[in-house]
Amino acid sequence: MNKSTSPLTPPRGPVDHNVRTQIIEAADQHFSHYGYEKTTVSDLAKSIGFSKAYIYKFFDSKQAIGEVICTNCLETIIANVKEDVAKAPTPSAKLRSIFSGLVKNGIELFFQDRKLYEIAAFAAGEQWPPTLVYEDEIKQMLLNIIREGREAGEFERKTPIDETVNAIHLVMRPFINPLLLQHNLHLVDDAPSLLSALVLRSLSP
Amino acid sequence: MNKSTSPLTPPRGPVDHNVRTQIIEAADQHFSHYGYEKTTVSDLAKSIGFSKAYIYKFFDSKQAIGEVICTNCLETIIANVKEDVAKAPTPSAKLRSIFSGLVKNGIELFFQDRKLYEIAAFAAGEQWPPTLVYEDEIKQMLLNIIREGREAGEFERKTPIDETVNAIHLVMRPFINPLLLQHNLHLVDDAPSLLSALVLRSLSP
DNA sequence: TTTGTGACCATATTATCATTTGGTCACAAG
DNA sequence: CTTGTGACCAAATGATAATATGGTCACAAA
Repeated sequence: MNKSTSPLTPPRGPVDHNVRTQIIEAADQHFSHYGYEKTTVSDLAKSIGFSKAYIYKFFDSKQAIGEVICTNCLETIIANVKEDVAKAPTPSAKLRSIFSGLVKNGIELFFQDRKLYEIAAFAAGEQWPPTLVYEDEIKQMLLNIIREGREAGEFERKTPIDETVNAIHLVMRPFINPLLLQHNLHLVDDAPSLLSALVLRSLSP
Repeated sequence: MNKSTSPLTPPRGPVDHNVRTQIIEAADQHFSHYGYEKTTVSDLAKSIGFSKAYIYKFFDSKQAIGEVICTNCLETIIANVKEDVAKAPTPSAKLRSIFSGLVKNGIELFFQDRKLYEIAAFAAGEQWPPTLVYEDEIKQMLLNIIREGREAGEFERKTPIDETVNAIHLVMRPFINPLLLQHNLHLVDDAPSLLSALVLRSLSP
């Protein structure tokens, strides 16, 4: 059983330390090249010229290192998507943009960085903290878009806004959660536009 | 690689034959008790007092037997749901009923007939014909409900009806497809009502 | 105190080999 | 023709032993 380190757990060792970042860089390279499971903690240690034991002065576990890599990976997606969403002119366009953007970035990860994708999928399956953060950030973005749309009179206001956000998130989930995405690849061409349209219909005042 | 027998493939041997039904009955018992993978074709043969080779006069493969069991299982669900849907007074109520009914039956299969559920999940993952039929039947039911709702003036009519059906099916899919359901068990209490409400909003004229 | 390690352990993983299993076929009895 | 089977094979599966891995700890040098 993998116990997921709570986001509240303080990281072991000094947070700002040269060796810590060296470990992360080595992990980034190794994980994305050989995969999380195929690289050993000793591999990471050797590649930066230290002993395995020293790694554990900075990280609780191999998983803790994986979580950092996973976080970076998901935060990159969030940043990309935020950029696109910001460019969209209307709340409706933003909604289409967040959905298509998340899917596009997920697909790219799948096809161009498979090993990193696998970490993300595994993390989602085990509910590692980074994936919970990812979900929350997406919900927060959704909330902002819905709010804006309601204020602009573009979206209906009767439904409790939390319910709206949760429901829309549920609709998108199969295509933005890495673990689920791989079961839905064959739908990825049609689903985002089809579902965006449905969601927008549900939002019409 | 498991090649899925096309629904067009004619069944091997006489379709209406005492031994054929004996095999199916034995399979039903064994599969639901020991699981599809743990029961061997020889087990089935022994339990009805014939040799393994004779089984293959009636079925192309073990999978073909599994598909029959899977079909029965899914058809039972469809029948249950159809019954409930018929009782619902309005198209809106029918929509809520089909969603909650499919989920309820899926959950029951999961918790009370785990071995059969596993066949269904595996079948969905490998896209066995029975699961395609299942999907089609659900879409057909949806189509009927939407049609009825449109005729009654309860649902909007601008969106192409096929698009509506496909989109709604996509929304429900994570909770009615056995393979996906198991990744969404923790959402099963809220999702159906939340999503039904969203879908109904999207259908409002 | 901070930086750093080799030796160690329980569990997980892999490599190896023996056994089962799905599936076919030639053939026989009624 | 229909009913029925034992013998057979390649591939999958399972059992087992050998190795590798995640993780800890006592200890040492700077």
